[in-house]
Amino acid sequence: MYKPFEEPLCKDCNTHFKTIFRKLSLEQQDFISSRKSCAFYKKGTVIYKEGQRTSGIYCINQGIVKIYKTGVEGKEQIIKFAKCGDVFGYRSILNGEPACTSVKVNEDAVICHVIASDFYAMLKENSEFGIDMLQLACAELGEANSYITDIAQKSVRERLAEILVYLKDEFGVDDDKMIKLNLTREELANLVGTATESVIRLLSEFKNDGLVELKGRRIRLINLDKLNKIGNIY
Amino acid sequence: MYKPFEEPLCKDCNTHFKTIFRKLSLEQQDFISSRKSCAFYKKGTVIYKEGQRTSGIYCINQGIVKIYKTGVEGKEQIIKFAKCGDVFGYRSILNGEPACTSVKVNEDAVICHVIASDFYAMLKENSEFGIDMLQLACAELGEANSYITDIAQKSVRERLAEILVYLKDEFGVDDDKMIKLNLTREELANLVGTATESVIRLLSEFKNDGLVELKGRRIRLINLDKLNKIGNIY
DNA sequence: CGGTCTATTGACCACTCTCAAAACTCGTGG
DNA sequence: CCACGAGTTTTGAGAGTGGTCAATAGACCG
Repeated sequence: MYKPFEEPLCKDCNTHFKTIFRKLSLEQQDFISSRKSCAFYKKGTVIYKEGQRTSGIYCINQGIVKIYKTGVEGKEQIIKFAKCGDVFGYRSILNGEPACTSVKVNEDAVICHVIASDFYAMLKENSEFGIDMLQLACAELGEANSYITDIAQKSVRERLAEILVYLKDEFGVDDDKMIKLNLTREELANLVGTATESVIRLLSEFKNDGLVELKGRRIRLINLDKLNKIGNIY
Repeated sequence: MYKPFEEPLCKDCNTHFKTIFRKLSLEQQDFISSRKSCAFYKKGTVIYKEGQRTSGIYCINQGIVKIYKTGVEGKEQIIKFAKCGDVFGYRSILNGEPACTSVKVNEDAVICHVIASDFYAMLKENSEFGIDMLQLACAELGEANSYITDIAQKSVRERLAEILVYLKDEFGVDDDKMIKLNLTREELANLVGTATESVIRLLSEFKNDGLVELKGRRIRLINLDKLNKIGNIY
């Protein structure tokens, strides 16, 4: 069950992929590296649940996590999938509130944890870091607002097409041109904001129209132009 | 057309209602006050439109503005109504992108404008201010995520009930207990994310059930408990 | 007193949800 | 190595929410 891994250093992450800590001085990055804790998480592990108090922020070194809210009747609404280089959990730390989302590992992950006080210390010491965090929050806010508009105004068909294109851009494709994100039909439905059966029907419709190919959970986009058109992406 | 008004000082606003500038030193507040520009805006004025480049951030001294996105077929999706003490327009400044929302005056307003470079100067000088901005952005992000879940999972009926309660809390009531926010039925629909006719039908249903009273655009909530129950507010 | 904008009501129907059943996948243990 | 069972995917049928279109009524303004 245990799987050894290299404990990553913040400065190394910053050379491979830019993290939110990029504007910290090397000393500050070393400070974080020495104080943070890292852990390996197996797929399916819940990192924290909506309503819980959390103790710090998380930064993903490897793997993918699912960030979701639980709505009426326990149905989950997926807010986003976060991948290497992404941070999460900062919202509740900053506002001093319990977590407003749950986080579950979608693909085996190595995740670092910086306790709240160290995070705050960096924010106070280095205003550039604060500005970067602010930009990050604003970017997420912009996406959330677009999502609200989409979900309120577009049909399920349009949203599914849009999300497929988005997932391809966000997670890339493997050697077979398949989107590199393993989702159950139910999860895809919870991301789109619809019923599982609707996603299934629409996917097979897309397949019949030659827009996508399906191999189990793996999805390949064939006709990007058409999907963009269906999704009303401009 | 011209209506004279007192040019407000940031430090005065901060004694009457807390603004985002509360953590600035008095010198910094005076700096902002001396450099900012203020204007009176009549109801209906568009402050900026989605896609435009903006030059700074806005802080509302008086009045109410509508912040919205334009979706497919020009239908507007209202993101929020901002009132005295609220800032807006910071997202595009921080991310260096064109505005992702439009802003229109809903109730005659006095609004101050701080140019981007002054805003940035404050962010760099005073990390406490940056943290406050970050908390603000995170609070909006939390609301946006809840909204996504609601709109994806709740029925129009539930959302309307929820939003009526929210508007009452947010904008208060006048002497007649009427919610202090003047909305057309279409705007209410664009806030809930539905068709105008649906809002009209549901409102008159709520009226027949003794949950609300309607006088033109003015709405009074009679049975808050029942509305909370309908809206699944916990 | 028109004219324009907003609100209301009715009829219709399409999209999408729910429920139910069957087919399939995959890991585990006999 | 096969059989079983849990979880997932697929397909079908039926129903209901909520959207669109159209006509009418009311409000407001010059």
